[in-house]
Amino acid sequence: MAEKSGYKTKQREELMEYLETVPGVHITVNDVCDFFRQSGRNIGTTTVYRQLERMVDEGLVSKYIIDGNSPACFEYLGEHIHEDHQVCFHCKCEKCGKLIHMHCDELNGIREHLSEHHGFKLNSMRTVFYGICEECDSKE
Amino acid sequence: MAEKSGYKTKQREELMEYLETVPGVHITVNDVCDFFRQSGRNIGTTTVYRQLERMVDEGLVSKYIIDGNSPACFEYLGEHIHEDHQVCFHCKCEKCGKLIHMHCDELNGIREHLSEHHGFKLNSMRTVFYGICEECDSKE
DNA sequence: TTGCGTGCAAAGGTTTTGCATGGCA
DNA sequence: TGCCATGCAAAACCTTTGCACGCAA
Repeated sequence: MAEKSGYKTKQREELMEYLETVPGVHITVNDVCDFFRQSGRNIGTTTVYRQLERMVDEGLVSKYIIDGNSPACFEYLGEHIHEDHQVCFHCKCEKCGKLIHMHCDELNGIREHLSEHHGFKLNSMRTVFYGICEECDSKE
Repeated sequence: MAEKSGYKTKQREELMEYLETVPGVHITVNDVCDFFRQSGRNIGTTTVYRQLERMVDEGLVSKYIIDGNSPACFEYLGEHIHEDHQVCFHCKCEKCGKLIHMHCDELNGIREHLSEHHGFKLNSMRTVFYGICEECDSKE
């Protein structure tokens, strides 16, 4: 939402640099910390949590809860960052992890429906449809 | 989906009786334990977890993972037990954190739409609409 | 009698919070 | 200078597991 916010710190910059090398890839907070630990530099777990959460708010990163107990997955959106999220919905395959960006009028209808009939203002940037994609489904 | 399984214990029976009084309602494991604590009887947390999980397998109860941290929500399906498409949808307010669950035909339509036009099998157990609820929206 | 169910205590993990310190603007 | 960010340690939670005991079939 808030395209800009907060300070530009060394940690944030290094985190951004790293993220840009793994667009569209699932990473956990621990992955990030491990990466920095291995490359000598260090970023506190708390900071990673806070920066990633901030990037989710800024629309740079998506957050996924693949299952209740395991750690949350984050994904740098890369080239999809500036996609018009008023028209684009995200579907996440729970099996292969693929993220599908779909533009669809029918889906846009639900935004209106939610607003008119339920008084709910949908935030499509944050909303993710979980399920099984066509490919994975046909493999069964 | 195993329609039958295991023993019929006192705890399971009392749990079932309770569930039948709250069909279509969201409850957490803690809600259940509190209820029994308040009514004098007691059921161990572990048992509630295990029985509810079993009922999910049996198709009597739906489980929803709203977000990584908050506790899982369970819902006794009541008369909808044998219609596996009649599951409810969830909206979570990003401001006040309120969780709204809705049974809505129009929303159920999107499940079909996603399936037919996009080959995507929606998992309503984990899909949550994020946005701003009516109350919070009017406060601005 | 056999084996599943129960429930306590403890473990296992993830995420959040408190707080003093340090860095950005 | 003022305020935000950092990061450590500790807390807060939810959920699962180990294990001894009890109860269903």
